[in-house]
Formats: sequence, C-alpha cells, structure tokens
Amino acid sequence: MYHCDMTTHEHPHQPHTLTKAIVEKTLSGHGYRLTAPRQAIVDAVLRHTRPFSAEQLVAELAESPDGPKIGRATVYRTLEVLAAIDVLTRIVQPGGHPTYICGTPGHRHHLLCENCGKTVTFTACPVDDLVHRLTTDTNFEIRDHVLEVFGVCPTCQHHDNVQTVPA
Amino acid sequence: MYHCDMTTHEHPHQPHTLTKAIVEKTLSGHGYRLTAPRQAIVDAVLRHTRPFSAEQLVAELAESPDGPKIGRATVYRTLEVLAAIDVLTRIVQPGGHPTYICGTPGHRHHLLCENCGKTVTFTACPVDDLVHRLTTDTNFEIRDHVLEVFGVCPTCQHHDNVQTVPA
DNA sequence: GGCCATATTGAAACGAAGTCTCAATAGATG
DNA sequence: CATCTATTGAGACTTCGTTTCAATATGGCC
Repeated sequence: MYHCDMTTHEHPHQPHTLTKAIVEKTLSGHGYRLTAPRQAIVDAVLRHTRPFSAEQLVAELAESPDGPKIGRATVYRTLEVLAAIDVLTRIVQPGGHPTYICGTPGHRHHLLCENCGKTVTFTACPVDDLVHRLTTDTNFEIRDHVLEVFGVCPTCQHHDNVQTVPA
Repeated sequence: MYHCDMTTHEHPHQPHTLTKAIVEKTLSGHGYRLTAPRQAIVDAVLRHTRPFSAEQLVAELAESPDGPKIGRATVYRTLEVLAAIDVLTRIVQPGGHPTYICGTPGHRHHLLCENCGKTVTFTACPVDDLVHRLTTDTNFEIRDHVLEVFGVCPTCQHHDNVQTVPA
C-alpha cells in the first residue's frame, strides 16, 4: 500500500508557505539577478491560489498599471526559471495545456479539482513499483513519467458553482 | 503487485494489427461516412509506427500529390473522430505536445522511447489503488488521470543514434 | 440508376500560445 | 563608480489549432 503524504491547499487566505522574501532569496541563491520585473512577477505568482497559465500572468501584469511594463518574453522566461528552482511546478492538463502551481518541490504528484482548482499534493509515487517492473520486463532506461489526477473536490460536489479550470 | 499485460510495438514491418478495412468498417459502424479524404488519412495514419502529431500528418498529406487535397481542418477533425472510436490514442508528451499512436483502445498507459518512439502498452493501471486511497482520504470525486512513462529503449541505449520524438 | 437530405469538406481568416532577435538597460561585483 | 554581463521589452514570427461558410459528395431510399 502506498504511503501518501498529502498536503491540501484549500484555504484562499493561507494559500502556501512561500513568501516573497524566500523566493527572492532562492533566486539570488541560484545566481539569478533580482530585477524589478522579476519581483513583480513573483508578486503576481504568489497571489495565485489556483493553477494559472503563463498567458494569464501576462494579461494580469499588463493590466496592473503600477508596476513596470513587462514583456511577454520576460514572463515566460521567468516562469521557466521559477520552475527550474522549484518555486513553481508545471502541470500539464489532460488537454495538453500547461499550468503552474506554487511551491511543490521534489517529486510530487497532484490531485486537482476540475472546478475550483483546489490542489492536493502527494509525495508517494505509485509509479515507483511500476517503474521497477517495466525496467526489468522491457529493459527500457526509464527517465520520466507524467502522472496527474483530476476530479471534483467535496465543496464543488455540493455547490454546483460551475467554474472553469484555467485554459 | 501489478498485473501488467504488455504489448510491444517494435517491429517496423508489423506495426499493429489494424488494417484499413477494419478501420473503415469501424468508421461506418459508428455512422461516419466513408469519404475519400478520410480514406487517405487512414492510409497515412496506418503508415506510422511511431507517435505522430496532427501537424505532421497535415504536412505528409500535403506532400503526396496523388491523393486529394486535404485541408488542415479535415485532418484535425478526422483525428478527433479516430480517437473517439479508439482507432487512435492521444498521448500528451511531457512538454505538453499532443501526439497520436495507433490502436490501443480502452484504459491503457504507455511507455515511450524518447529516441525512436517505440511504444510499450500496458493495461494494468497502477493508479487504481491510489485512486481508492485518494477518494477516501480527500473525498474528491476522481474523474480522470494522466499517466505516461518515458525512457530509452534497449536498442537506442546501445546505438546512440540520436533521433527526436515528434514535437 | 437517380434524388435528396445532410454530413463532410477546403480555403482562408482568425486566434491562442509560445519563441526569437537584438539593441537598450540595469544588477552585481570589485 | 566603472565595467561586465545578465536581463529586458517590443514586436515580428512560428506553430498549433479553431471557426466560418459556401460548395461538394455520401448513403439511404425509391
């Protein structure tokens, strides 16, 4: 039986433990410069409690007139960087659309609510056993796998408030 | 332990058991008309022994001057139809790019060679147990999951003939 | 075989998502 | 503060996919 360490992100006002300070320290710790655009992007990212797409962020940053004007390329590049240093995790939706969620470093998998985007993270990877079997049976050198689970969370089962998961 | 029924597609000249006749029968059996464009697309699809993208097919069909001119929309629509009747299976690559492979109806998962595209299909879903656990632990109503495994097949481990999996 | 209702098609415009280029700018380090 | 170099932004560009709509072809029926 799998040993599932589960972490649920479901409280809008206490979305995740990442703070701007931590993220910025992580950035510079990895040798990345702490620029104004990056800070604005980190701000925007931390505001999200649900999976979001790159294009969504671009739109948000374009609308907020306070911060600096941030180009599309910069947003995409920064999201890549943040994913590389495990501040963000990139999740490919069943349709193939990539989205990002905050702060689940290491090998994790996710259970996402298709309605409200609530995310449950679990560290136990049920594929480990399978990988062993596949390795011995096929002699493949297995390098990667994709596993994400989708459904509807308890709250959304009752209220049928129809929302749409970000495209 | 999982019970893995594995099917390997690795012989270029005996790629899969699907024939044009079978596919066409399946199409009409589902109420779809047997048009010339569809026949050309089925031909092209059956020629593939590796995962292919929609855009790849569009290009191939545009290059072959013999058959009818086939519009991009028709290719996309037909691939959708073929996937709906389980002649094709749509697989999302780690990067998010959708590709298609032949003839693995039902609930299956795949192990793909990142180099040559060889595909191993297995019916046993290691996620079943996990789904049970997640259901009772989180009360989510679980509806879908994505699981694909990627690696390098034995042949490609030896010859380092570098190829690229279709984008 | 010929008719007809309608499923299907293709061309092209459109849209979304993401990449690339390159000159200009701005961190960080000494 | 000067310098080296990472970073940026604007926009052109590519790729992938969808939509529209008039024209066409298919399959069932007589």
